[in-house]
Amino acid sequence: MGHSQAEKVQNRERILAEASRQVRRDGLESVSVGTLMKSVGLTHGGFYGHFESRSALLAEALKRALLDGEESNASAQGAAGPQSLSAIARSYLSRTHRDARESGCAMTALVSDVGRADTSSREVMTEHIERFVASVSDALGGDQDRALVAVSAMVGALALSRVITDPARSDAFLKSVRDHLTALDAAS
Amino acid sequence: MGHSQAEKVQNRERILAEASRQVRRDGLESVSVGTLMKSVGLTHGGFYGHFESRSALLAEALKRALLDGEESNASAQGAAGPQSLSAIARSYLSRTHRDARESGCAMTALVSDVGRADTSSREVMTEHIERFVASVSDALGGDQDRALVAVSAMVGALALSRVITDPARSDAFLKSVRDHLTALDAAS
DNA sequence: TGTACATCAGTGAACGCGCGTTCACTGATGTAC
DNA sequence: TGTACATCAGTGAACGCGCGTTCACTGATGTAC
Repeated sequence: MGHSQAEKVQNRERILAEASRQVRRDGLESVSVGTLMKSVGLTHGGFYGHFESRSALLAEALKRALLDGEESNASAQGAAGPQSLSAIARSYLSRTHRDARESGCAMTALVSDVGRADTSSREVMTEHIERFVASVSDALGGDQDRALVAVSAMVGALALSRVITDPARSDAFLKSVRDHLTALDAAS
Repeated sequence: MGHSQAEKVQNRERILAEASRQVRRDGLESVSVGTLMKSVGLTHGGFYGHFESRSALLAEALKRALLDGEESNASAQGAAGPQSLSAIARSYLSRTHRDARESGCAMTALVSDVGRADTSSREVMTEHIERFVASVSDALGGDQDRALVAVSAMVGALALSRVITDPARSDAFLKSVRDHLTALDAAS
């Protein structure tokens, strides 16, 4: 016992970062205060010094997961700046991404969950969807319709690839959409 | 009290049918024995005369939801038999389908959930994904790659349309993919 | 066809457990002099 | 710079509640004669 204020800030950060991962790995509802705190090496009681309630944490964790996913997605492709659609597709639809739910895109990890969540959660994710659409649209020279199709196909393929039990077949989903988008890219 | 054997069969059926709806509306984990039984007009204790445990029910409910969704999807388009891709897309990507999670396609309603579930749940859903792919592939003259893209786009668009808070924008996702697939259909 | 009994679907009280939340307490941190 | 005290981050026992599950019981159903 006896902890500095600096440590408190760090601990809040570690709790949120871990929640962001757990939320993507196990779903929003599967996060429990006890498990979460244990996984950052603290006891459950201290949780309420950082967050008002479990549901307040969940709201923040969703935001954080969406940000983290966006970031990891951007960094998976070289530096910042506008990306080509094939570059986006190559990293988004990779086996690595499929197999790393807890550090990957939260939109895909949580679409079904948020699709049935309250309006404010849906609003939070909507912002990120639009941001994704905008970057894909940019890559396609501003073609909105094609961007909506490309984003839908990427999210769908990644989500489905995580369900398909046969690894080769799962790969096929990723590859087909990747190839399709790469062709689309070359054509624009 | 005093219930016939015929009633028991009917009650089991009603419990499963209701579970199939609740699972699609609220997610697998949100189904509770008490609520479920209450919603079919029975008391919780009777549940164990029909199912061994909550988790056994959940396994059956997932299968049932996938079947029900498949059926409602087929019947939404005229009679049985092979459908054109545009016909499939028209009903799959309709506002009606988007707004009726509890009676719609369970693949989309539960992709995220099943993506993180145990192998046997994933196997169950995989079968249905493959069936969907097969019917789309048929509609495309056997083009597997395009079928995988089309299925991914449909699942992604429907799932995302349920998150997007602005109804007009949500419609745009459905429409863009619908139009894209219809064009694909005409070209094949 | 009617009577007597066994069966068994469904009831609802009760139990145990996990989980979110509270709170008195601890002891190092940080501050005032 | 050192000392004394207040603050407060984190601890862990305790509480309440919901939920899955069990079980003794009820009374209509179904069956044997």
